[in-house]
Amino acid sequence: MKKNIIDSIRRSECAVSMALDAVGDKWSLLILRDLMFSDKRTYGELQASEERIATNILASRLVTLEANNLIRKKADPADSRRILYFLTEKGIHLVPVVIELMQWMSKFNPEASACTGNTKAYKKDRVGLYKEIIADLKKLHEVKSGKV
Amino acid sequence: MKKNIIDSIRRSECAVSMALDAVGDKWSLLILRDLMFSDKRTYGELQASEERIATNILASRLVTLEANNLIRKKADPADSRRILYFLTEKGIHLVPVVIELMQWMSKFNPEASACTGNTKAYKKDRVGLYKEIIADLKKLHEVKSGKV
DNA sequence: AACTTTACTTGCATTTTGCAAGTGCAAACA
DNA sequence: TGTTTGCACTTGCAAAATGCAAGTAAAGTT
Repeated sequence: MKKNIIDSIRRSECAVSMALDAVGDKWSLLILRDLMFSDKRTYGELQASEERIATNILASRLVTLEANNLIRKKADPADSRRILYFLTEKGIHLVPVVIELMQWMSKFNPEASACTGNTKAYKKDRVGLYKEIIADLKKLHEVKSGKV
Repeated sequence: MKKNIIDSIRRSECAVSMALDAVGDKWSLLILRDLMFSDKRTYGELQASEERIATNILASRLVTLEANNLIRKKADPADSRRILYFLTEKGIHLVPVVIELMQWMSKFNPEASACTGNTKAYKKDRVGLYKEIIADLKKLHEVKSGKV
């Protein structure tokens, strides 16, 4: 298998550095964003995202995201060709990171669009919003992926 | 000049994607982490960080971080060989992203060390902590870099 | 004047990313 | 039942990013 950042040796014990060893590449957080804030679940749907990830890169990222326990695969019971991807709890808890990235860019570049759905509640209660989204995702992903 | 992710074409208008176009590479957020949470200010100090960034990569990242208005350079008045790097307001406002990455890794990997100093207040008031750190950094960086 | 310190640059090897075409298998269709 | 379509990848090769080691230029020190 090809090596990539996620297979790479740990650069340090620093939590920030370790986090970036896992998701600090060009594509991982965009895949996770789609699983968090859109209803994309299959390889084809993820590949069709606006940013047009190359198919081999998507395949490679899905492997390493699963190896790092951020996502989980499940064959679609209705069509065994299809494989559905779900977030794990560890993946779900990256919601605050993705939201903060989004908020940051929105603050400094008005052209940026909020691709994460409703964020009206954000200014009032940022942490409350995190928790709400995380709770919703836990139901959706942990239940449907058969974990619970 | 070498091209890198930061010079790359915008992948989409999505705020998350645009944020990652700016800081979604292997090193940028680690450089910003050092400027946020350590007193490293010079090229040599940044290069000496635990993760041991290659000198050409560091040079390249500093150029693009400055081009993207995340950092600012200033010659050291006491020694004109030395160049001091400071965060801009835009750079300072990535504090929440870095903290959330750190908190995430700490939650899921107990080996990870908090490289951002005191985070005791975190659990009580996450947003309050952000604001406090941002306010401190504004004084330190915007004043010392001569902006204010 | 010679030496050191500091911030880089340069050349080349390795790794990662990107593109286009192809493969294998299950489902749908004729 | 045989063929075609849809879906999830794989493969081969080109381009770009990263990594390593050595070198350079300018300012400060002795």
